[in-house]
Amino acid sequence: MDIRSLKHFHTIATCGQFTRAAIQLHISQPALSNTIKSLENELGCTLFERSTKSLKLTEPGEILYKHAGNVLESFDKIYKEMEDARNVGKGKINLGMIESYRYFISHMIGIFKSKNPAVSMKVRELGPNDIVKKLESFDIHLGITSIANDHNNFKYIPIFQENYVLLTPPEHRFKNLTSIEIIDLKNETFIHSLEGFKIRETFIKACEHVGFSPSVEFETESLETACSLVENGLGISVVPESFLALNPSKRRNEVFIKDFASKRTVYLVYQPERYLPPPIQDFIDITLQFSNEIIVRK
Amino acid sequence: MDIRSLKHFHTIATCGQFTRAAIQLHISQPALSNTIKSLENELGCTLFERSTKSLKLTEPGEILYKHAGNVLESFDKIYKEMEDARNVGKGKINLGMIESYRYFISHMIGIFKSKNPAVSMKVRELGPNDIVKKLESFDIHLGITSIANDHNNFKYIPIFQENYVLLTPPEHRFKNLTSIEIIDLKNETFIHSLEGFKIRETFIKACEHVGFSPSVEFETESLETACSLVENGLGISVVPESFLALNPSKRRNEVFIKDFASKRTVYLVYQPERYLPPPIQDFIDITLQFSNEIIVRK
DNA sequence: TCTTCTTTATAACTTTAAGTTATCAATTCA
DNA sequence: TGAATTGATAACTTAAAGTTATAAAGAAGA
Repeated sequence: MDIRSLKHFHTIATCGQFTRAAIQLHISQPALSNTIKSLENELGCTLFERSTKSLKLTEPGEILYKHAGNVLESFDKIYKEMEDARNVGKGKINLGMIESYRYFISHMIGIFKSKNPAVSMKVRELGPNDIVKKLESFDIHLGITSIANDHNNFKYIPIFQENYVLLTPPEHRFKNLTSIEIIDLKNETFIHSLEGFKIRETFIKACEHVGFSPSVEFETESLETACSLVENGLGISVVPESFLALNPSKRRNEVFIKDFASKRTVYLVYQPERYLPPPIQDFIDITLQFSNEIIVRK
Repeated sequence: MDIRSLKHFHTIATCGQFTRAAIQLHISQPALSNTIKSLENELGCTLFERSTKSLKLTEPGEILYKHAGNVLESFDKIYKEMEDARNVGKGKINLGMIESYRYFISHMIGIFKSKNPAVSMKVRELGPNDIVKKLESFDIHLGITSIANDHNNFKYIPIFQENYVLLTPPEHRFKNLTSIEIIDLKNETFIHSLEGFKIRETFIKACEHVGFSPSVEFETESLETACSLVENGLGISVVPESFLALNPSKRRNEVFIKDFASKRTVYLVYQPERYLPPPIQDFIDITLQFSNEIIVRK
């Protein structure tokens, strides 16, 4: 049993076929037959129930499949960490962030870059779920997100907090108001983005607390889409304040909700168990400092 | 990079020498030189700072070493789980327990054996720390211990609880008493066994609570030794009740401590993530049932 | 039912790489 | 300085991973 055989085994189990797995692995089909034969020999049990027209994992096969997946993942991670270790000095940071933070983050990145001009950064714009996945698979070193999840071993550092405001179409009945109360929103149609699923829950609870259940008619991927739906008069939405500064437009109104105090927190997130080369440590340190400044300002 | 090269690399790093590692791996020294050379080539970095008289891991080497250890451990576990998977039906259970539970456990094993006559059991007597280690390395399927540790992902099932009694030498001033209070123990010399480190802490706290700090003069490995030290008049000790039933002797006195209500709980412990074949599941089920019975009786 | 297609297994062969022995170069230490 | 120890290099052997060609078995369509 070695990684090669586990890789072969895993690919067959995933494909559900020797022939297709062979193509995927860029080897011949008999080579695969051999690998599995000797693997079964070594382990003393059959791994696949196989016939010419169907392929199924046996009980021991299922167990091995689970392990094989984990070990192969570990191997991928080793390669990624070794790449970081090799590049110490050269420096390269992979960062994934929710797109709506571009404006704020560029400031932080600016500070970092002025201190570490030799370090190259690859900034990807990802959804909150992708950030978690890509951190787990070591594809990104750092993430910037507003959703802090307790279930994994990630470390979250709060960077800043901001308020939410209500966004309405230009000709809405709130157009001459600067602030309203939640109860005024009864009978309105709501648009929410998946990006802010946390605020959605909080908001719905706040509505229920004052005695009504808001009708959420649209759910979109990004804040941008939510915003443009509002501009087209399809409903109203609750969005973070900073987003509006980033995307100025005269085709909508902003109204402050007096009795809705919930804030969104933006976090820097990373895996503390992973080896993080000096420039990344530096980025984290700068973020921590930034975080303190912001918190003092608040 | 494959397991073979990781194994070679890991052995060299552990031995601190190519030559010795080669002997340990039962291969020639040039073969090792080759492995490391090609590994360094593949990863694009030096793994060892090497000269004829000293060998040291580089920074990337240190990182790889950590990972290699984990991956090699995973592989060992795969073999062990696959052995269980292969032997489904034949049945074999490795159990590790603290020796002082022999008496109780033999009852439970008896019930299990009468329901599963074909299953062979290997029962090892281990210290509490070894039980944790051997569960982690998949060397035993089940453990029986009185120390429940939150730090790992083990599952603990309480089997039974019992009281502690005070053990004194035959000619001790308590010899005609059946019960005393903690405060009466001021100025006594104590003997404790490592096996019961939990009770030791609880007991010391109880003493401090009534206003004195007990002097622990002896610490031994096993309850047996603690007991024999008491019999030889070197001090007094607090031991679980069941232990005395197991080891009758006239060379000591047993006294109940009225205001010390702490009990010891004995647990069945296992790793729920690990694949556990049907007979082991059965053993766990029987234990759970046993556990309920005991708890009802209390 | 026979033919065709698909899928895995077997056989014979090639090539790669892991391991071997012999030897060298460098360093420590008596 | 010379013996001893340690890792690197060179040349060779061998085991195994992969190749192509082909067989066997089951499913599907005419």
